[in-house]
Amino acid sequence: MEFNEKQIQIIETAERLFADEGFNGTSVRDIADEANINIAMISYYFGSKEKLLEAIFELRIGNLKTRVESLIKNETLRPIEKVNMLIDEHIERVLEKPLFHKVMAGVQLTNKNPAIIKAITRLKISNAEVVGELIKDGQKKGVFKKKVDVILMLTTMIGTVNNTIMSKDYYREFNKQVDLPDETFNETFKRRLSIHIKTLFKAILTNEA
Amino acid sequence: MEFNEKQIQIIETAERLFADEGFNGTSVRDIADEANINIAMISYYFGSKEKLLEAIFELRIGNLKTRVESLIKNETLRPIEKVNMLIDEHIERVLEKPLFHKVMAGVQLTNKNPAIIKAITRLKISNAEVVGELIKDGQKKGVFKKKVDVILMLTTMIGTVNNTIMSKDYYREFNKQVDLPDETFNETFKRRLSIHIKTLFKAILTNEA
DNA sequence: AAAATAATTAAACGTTTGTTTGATTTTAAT
DNA sequence: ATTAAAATCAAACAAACGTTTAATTATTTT
Repeated sequence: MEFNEKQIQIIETAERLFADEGFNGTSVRDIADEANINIAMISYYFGSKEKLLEAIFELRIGNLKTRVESLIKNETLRPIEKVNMLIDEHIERVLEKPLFHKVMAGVQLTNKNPAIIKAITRLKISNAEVVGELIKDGQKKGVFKKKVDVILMLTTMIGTVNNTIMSKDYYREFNKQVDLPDETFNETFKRRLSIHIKTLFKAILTNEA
Repeated sequence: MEFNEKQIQIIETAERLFADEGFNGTSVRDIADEANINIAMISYYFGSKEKLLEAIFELRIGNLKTRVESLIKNETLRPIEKVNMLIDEHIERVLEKPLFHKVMAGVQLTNKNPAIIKAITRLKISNAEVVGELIKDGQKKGVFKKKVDVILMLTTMIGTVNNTIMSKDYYREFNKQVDLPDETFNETFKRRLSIHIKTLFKAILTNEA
């Protein structure tokens, strides 16, 4: 489905409010007020508040570039390099759209909407498969350990990055970087997070020190 | 504050519903129905729905045994052993009270209640301090690396374990262990998770392979 | 046994909720 | 310029919300 300008404006407003206040903590009036539209427009364009949530996922998950697939098939890269790029790709995704990932985190806790659950599950399975193949390849080439728990590995990657959405400001304060410009801090933080997870994955995957 | 039987019954019912449906997704009537009490009892005992949520945190966080503190001070244990026990302590905590930790995860995303934010922040700071001391000790003794990012390390531990609450069943299915008895699977899972995080931490902390 | 306190109840309170209605305005197609 | 379609609006809808009331029943204290 394609969304027009007004629809995207509503979706982005809803996304921000759902992220900050939760789905059930946000009323359609809140959304209408913040987006400067009449309340009836939400039903008019999306049918219901629930379907507006679905639209958010349609827009955001649909827009997830499948750079990953082509990355994996690249024959010139070593398996560990591919893993590292996968990590950066994931970090980039989450920090680029933190509001959406906050919504997704909230939805995963409580939401029962079949369409949304399906979309998230499909995303996870796809991730697990791609990474699984990648690891098998590394094992064949003898550079990865024989026993690797793919799910736990991804759980750590996703869990760590997700948790940073909540603890990023605390991290900044703890490391006394509140006086840095946002842009600078964000880049520093991203790099540290990237190195951190790559270190973890290296330990899981390889036999090197 | 001390809670009587009836209050605990209400708290545990609310905890379960808040975990499954979220705070704003649960009505006081839902709680009253599930707990087989009159709806007015919630205001009577707790004052409001919001304060009932606070009571959940009071009961659960208040009950968190401070085994950790005494563990840290134990002079006969090596730093890496202490770290490993800390990991198991955390896993035990979360898997023992998954409903509460699900509530806490949800609350951290959206809740603005000062009392609750305070309680969670205090818990996190306390954790960071204890682990920070432990690591300094290991560094003095020359068994830990000189540069360790404590916050990111804890983010990984908490993020990984938190994420398992949501992905545990998927993990079970993926590894074809649905036919195992719950008890058996839970123990197996707990052990794997423990080993997993210990491997990660070892890579962050030490120079060994 | 009487009095005082605590627990429980059904009913009602005023708000807020998501959604729909029907009229009106704006835009696009003929 | 006329018609058709799309967009916008204020108002209304019933249902659900958290909380309070005032009366009643149970328990405890005197």
